[in-house]
Amino acid sequence: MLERYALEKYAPRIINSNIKTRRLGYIIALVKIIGNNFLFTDDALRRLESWAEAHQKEVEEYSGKSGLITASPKHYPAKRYFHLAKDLRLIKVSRSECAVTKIGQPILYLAESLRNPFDLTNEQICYLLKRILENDSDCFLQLLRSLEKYNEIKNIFTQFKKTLLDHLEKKIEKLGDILKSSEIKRRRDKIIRWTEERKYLEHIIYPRLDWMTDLKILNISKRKEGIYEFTEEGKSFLSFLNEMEKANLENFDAWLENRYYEIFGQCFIKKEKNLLTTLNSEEHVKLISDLLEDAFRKFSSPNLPLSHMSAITFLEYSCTKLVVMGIIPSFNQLKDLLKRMAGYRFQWQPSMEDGFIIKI
DNA sequence: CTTACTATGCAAGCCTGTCG
DNA sequence: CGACAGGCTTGCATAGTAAG
Repeated sequence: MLERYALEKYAPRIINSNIKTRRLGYIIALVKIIGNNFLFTDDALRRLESWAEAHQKEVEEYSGKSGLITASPKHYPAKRYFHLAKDLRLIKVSRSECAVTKIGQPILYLAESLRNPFDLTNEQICYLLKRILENDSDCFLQLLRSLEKYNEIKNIFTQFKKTLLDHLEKKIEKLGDILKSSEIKRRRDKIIRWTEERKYLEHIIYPRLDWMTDLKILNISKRKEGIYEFTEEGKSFLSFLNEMEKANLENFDAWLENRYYEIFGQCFIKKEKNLLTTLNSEEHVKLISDLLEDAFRKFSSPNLPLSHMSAITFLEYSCTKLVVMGIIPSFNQLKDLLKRMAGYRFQWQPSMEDGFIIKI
């Protein structure tokens, strides 16, 4: 019998998006508002609303009105963003309090744009794109595929339901296990029962198009004219789509660990790049101990007797920092290097998809 | 177990710009 | 000018969840 957490791996990876949740900058802001505290959910929402009010000019300058958070008595755009952050596993809620997860924490320390918080930096893009792929691959990749085929939004609307269903069908077939595929089937049946196709699709398609715009996959100035055009980064990202789709049918998490950062570097980082493996062992030790020192200051809890930190937090944070520096890592290389670091104990627990690092 | 509340799925309505 | 489409907001019923 499969445990609940094991089955979760086979759930459809589709985020419950809403037409309002279109600007990823709000997600970053929300994570920062919560920070290292436990906040009452209501408090967090109210603070996000006032943050939005204070930064209204920036969002309008960046993208016009779409995705704007405005307070209204009957309608709670801040809450929609809150859910998106939850679906991306950046924040968690228990009872009426919320906090940033160990995956969300690195966001607190990624470089941010000084000019406009909605204009994301490479570090933020790298981090959020990975979160979106992890949690929304079934939808996001299919939409990329559609954009590649049909450049008119109208055509995307007319065929996306079929594209999505075909994809889910393929996934069910690939899994070939009633228990494992049950969640995907449920989702598929729900989509089949859609009565007003366009109404549901707009909650799915528009937000993702804007996420792609924020992630610099789509060209923002063209987007304002209503044209969906890939950027150079977007085009090269697209060239890996076949590989990504194939991995998505097999083991997408493993693929992300091994390939994501390399591909991100190739597509998005303009400066000269080196693979992490090309450094010599002296350079490795220096680099990793710098990263560890930095990360322990940021992520370890001061109340514990030993300095202790979640391995996944360290790995995601460090890989993002490295790739933007122009040093291309993969999870596995970094894990291997960690095992050999003197002065630290590193343990990985595959079933938890996490581990820990202790400073000895 | 019952009640109260909320998120979600669905539907409708409202602007704005376009084009005959 | 007016019909219409696309983009976006608001409204509502119900299933699901938390509180009592």
